[in-house]
Amino acid sequence: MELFKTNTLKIYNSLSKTKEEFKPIVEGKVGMYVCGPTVYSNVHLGNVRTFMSFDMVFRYLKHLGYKVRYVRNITDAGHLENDADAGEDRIAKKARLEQIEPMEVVQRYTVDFHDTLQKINNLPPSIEPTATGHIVEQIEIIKDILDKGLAYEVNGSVYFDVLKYNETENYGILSGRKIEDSIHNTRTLDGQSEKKNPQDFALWKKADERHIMRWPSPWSDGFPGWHLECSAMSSKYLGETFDIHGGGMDLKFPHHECEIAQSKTNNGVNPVNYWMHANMLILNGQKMAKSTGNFILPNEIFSGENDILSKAFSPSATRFFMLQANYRSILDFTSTGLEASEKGYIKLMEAISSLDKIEAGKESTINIAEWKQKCYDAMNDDFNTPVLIANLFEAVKYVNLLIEKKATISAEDLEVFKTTINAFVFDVLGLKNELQQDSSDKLSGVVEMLIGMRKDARENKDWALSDKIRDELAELGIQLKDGKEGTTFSVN
RNA sequence: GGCGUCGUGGCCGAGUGGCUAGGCUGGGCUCUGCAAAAGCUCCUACAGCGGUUCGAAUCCGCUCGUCGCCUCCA
Repeated sequence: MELFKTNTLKIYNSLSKTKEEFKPIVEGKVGMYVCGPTVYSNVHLGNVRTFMSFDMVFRYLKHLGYKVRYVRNITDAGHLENDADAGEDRIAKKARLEQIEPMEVVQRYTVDFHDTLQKINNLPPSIEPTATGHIVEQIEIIKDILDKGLAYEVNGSVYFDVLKYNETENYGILSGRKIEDSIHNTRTLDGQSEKKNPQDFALWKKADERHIMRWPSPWSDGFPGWHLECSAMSSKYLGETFDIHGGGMDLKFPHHECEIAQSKTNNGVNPVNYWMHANMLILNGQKMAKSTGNFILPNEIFSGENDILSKAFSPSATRFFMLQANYRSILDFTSTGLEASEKGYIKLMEAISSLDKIEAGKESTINIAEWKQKCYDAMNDDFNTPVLIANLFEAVKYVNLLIEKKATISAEDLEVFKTTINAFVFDVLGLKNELQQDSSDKLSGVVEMLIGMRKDARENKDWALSDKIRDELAELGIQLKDGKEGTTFSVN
């Protein structure tokens, strides 16, 4: 039987601001949409945190037996840099600066994006649609919204009429904003544009002569507004109403609010049942952001080439660091924080590498069923990975006790124990055991031989030789561990 | 200014109205030839002020502060 039938998953819904029991529209199937990157530069670690958080969600849903269609877009056009005036799209601007074709920029950074997410061991989404591949769909939605009288055309551009929408609907339902406040606050800004009201947002922008990325439409040669692509692609692949919509906290307003307004106008129904928002990664006390230059790239972490960290950290250690915080919490990125996480990560992986050394006994002195349930309870509580990891460290303690024969475990329990650990660590959290990669059978053989020689030396009380073997191996990154049952080693 | 979030011990981070996660760091002990590893153990907590309650870090109010959004942003 599928696990989702016996597990009650609760998800914090940004729309209701409470944890709600998750019930998909179609039993056993989940439709999930996550706002992807704008590919005009390298993804930084803050971006990666969001995508990794939803990768974890994706993985756990799959672990529970759901069939998940996970759609994550690539924004390769239509992302207005400044929607107050002429409207130059980010991609086009970057291309002009670098004297290359816009699609060359898109290609380069899309490849970088995929490469980075692969390193951090994210699974690819089911569908990864692009904005430029869905211009037709977006134009159709604009026509529909115009027909319904909730948009207007000015000089070849089309804007969504937020105030009119708000007469019958609630613009602000997600972000908790009141439109009256918004009006009051923007009155002092000059906002001299074509828009009737500053709150209105672009559905279609007319391109000026120099603008390279452009498409024909009934209104002008131009490009779609940023918010529109997500409405178009989510409804196309997941339906008018789907289960989960995710994205970074900073997209809640205006992006997601606009999405709701567009989709609701277009289809007449609420587009999303569960809105999930991943919180920000903080560096030097402030949000990581490309625009302010306050960011670190994943490759700079993996290579150690940066001014922030004391050394290089592996992708799995970095992933583990981020999973030790709840996805809804702000996380501070620091060198000491990463160092602490790396040690914990290594401890966990060493325990997993030792699982095979455990011998089953007649009965269990530790309660495996209860431990396993605690792991599921943690994840069922809005994907509480910090608590799951705390339980995994409890398992590390069990492993060490079992190896030292201070505890016993039945054959059945041992099987459950191993399966559960592997499922949560590798399938759900998406970690890799990087420790094992260097240790081939040949290496093991050589080290075992040296351990034997050291054992003889120790029996002869030849401490000089035994310490020489131990210390020189340590310099190579091979640590010897003397226990009651003999000496083992680990490779770091 | 508006909206939202959060404020937990040396650091990072969970958490339920009473039984006080976990990781890292520091101290002690056991084991050990020594060390490491491992096990056991100790030390500092719930921003402040009121209130509700037999009892609150956990509920309510106020104050202070943080961060985010309000313009592109994961």
